[in-house]
Amino acid sequence: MNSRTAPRPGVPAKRARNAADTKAAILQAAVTAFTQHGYDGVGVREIAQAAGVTAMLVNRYFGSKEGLFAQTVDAAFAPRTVVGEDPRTLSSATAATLVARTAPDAEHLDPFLLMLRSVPNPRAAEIVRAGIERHVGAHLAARLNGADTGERAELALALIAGTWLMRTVIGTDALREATPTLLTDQLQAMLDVVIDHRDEPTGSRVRRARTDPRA
Amino acid sequence: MNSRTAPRPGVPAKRARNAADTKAAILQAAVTAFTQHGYDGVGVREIAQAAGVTAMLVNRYFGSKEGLFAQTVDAAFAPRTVVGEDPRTLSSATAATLVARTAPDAEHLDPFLLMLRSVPNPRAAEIVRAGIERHVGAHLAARLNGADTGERAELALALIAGTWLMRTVIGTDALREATPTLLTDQLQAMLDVVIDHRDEPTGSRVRRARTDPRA
DNA sequence: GTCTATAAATGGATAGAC
DNA sequence: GTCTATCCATTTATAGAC
Repeated sequence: MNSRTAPRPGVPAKRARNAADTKAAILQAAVTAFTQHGYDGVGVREIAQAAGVTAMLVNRYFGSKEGLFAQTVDAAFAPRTVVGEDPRTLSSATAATLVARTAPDAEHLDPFLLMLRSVPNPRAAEIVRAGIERHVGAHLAARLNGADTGERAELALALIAGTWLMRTVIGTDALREATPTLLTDQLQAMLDVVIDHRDEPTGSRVRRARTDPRA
Repeated sequence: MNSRTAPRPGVPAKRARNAADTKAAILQAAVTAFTQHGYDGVGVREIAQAAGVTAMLVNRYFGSKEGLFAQTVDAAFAPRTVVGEDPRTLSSATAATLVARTAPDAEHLDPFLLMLRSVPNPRAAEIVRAGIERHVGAHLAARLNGADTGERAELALALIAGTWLMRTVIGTDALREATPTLLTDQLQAMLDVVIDHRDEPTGSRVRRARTDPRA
């Protein structure tokens, strides 16, 4: 009965003049643009144009570029991209997914790229910190056994982020040309150092004997 | 005999009007500024002011902002910061140095920060790629035994870069508040997955048996 | 609900004086 | 060897029309 669905006669049907749809279109364009170029690397004009609107509407619906970025981070980190659900196959599935998604010819639209490319801006870094801790960090830590789950989860994230960085953003030769199965094995073994504590029940403070390297 | 060393009378002695000294001062200011704010986050004016000159001289001596950045990357990656020299203590010394240098109250001037904060700009990323491959990557790979040294070296660099990212640039809680000795042990164990192949002489194609995770 | 037009600031790079 | 002054492009954000 209202004018939300059907465009009024006389209005060109470029897109419905609907606030919710417009907002969603802007957010979708923002995810793509911020992921590809980072917070400082893209202007509000660019995002607005990709969404088919003008820059003014971005500020109208999101308050500012920073407000848009905050909602973009939330939307980008909500779906699971690399870290899986099943605790038993956590390291293997994560390693395999990571290698597949960071392949040189893959699509390369991932919240880790949004993080890596937006982090030089201190305000964007703080927004990203809150987002990754709340979404991915908590998700992964909850699936770990043993002690220090928070720290170990973030060490795993450090390796994942570093792999994204070196393999796709920087694009170093050896990692780009690496055999996928070999790379997956090595990443899984590195992840298992902090993930695979299946004999240590949660809450246990017992840690493996430390082999002092300086002896 | 020439006017290179002694300032001419009447010229205020703010600094010798010497091309080499001025160029060095600009380069030093560029290392600091680019490391703290990244390639896109700092202007030529800012760097020039920190060096006590005007922006014009930067373009005069380095051609462009991009030319200045290339020489900055070379100067920043030349000294060893985290990866040590002795192959036998590679993982332990690297882990200990990394934890110390990424401590929340540390100084935080490191080529890895220069990389992390400059990488959103594609041209800067390419310059950084060449620099880190030539300096740190080759240095580390040359100290590894066994096969796939290039790939394993870059996986170690991925973990190092990711640790810098999460612990200092992003600043996640669990890694900031982690016990240094515990963090060092875990990082060393992760590094040893790709570094410690002492029973496999260089050139050996024998690899450890793969435990299939999907079974 | 969305537009055009513009304000106010900042970016890299250059011309020409001294 | 170094400066002042300026060009031109681009940015975020806002004012006001329709």
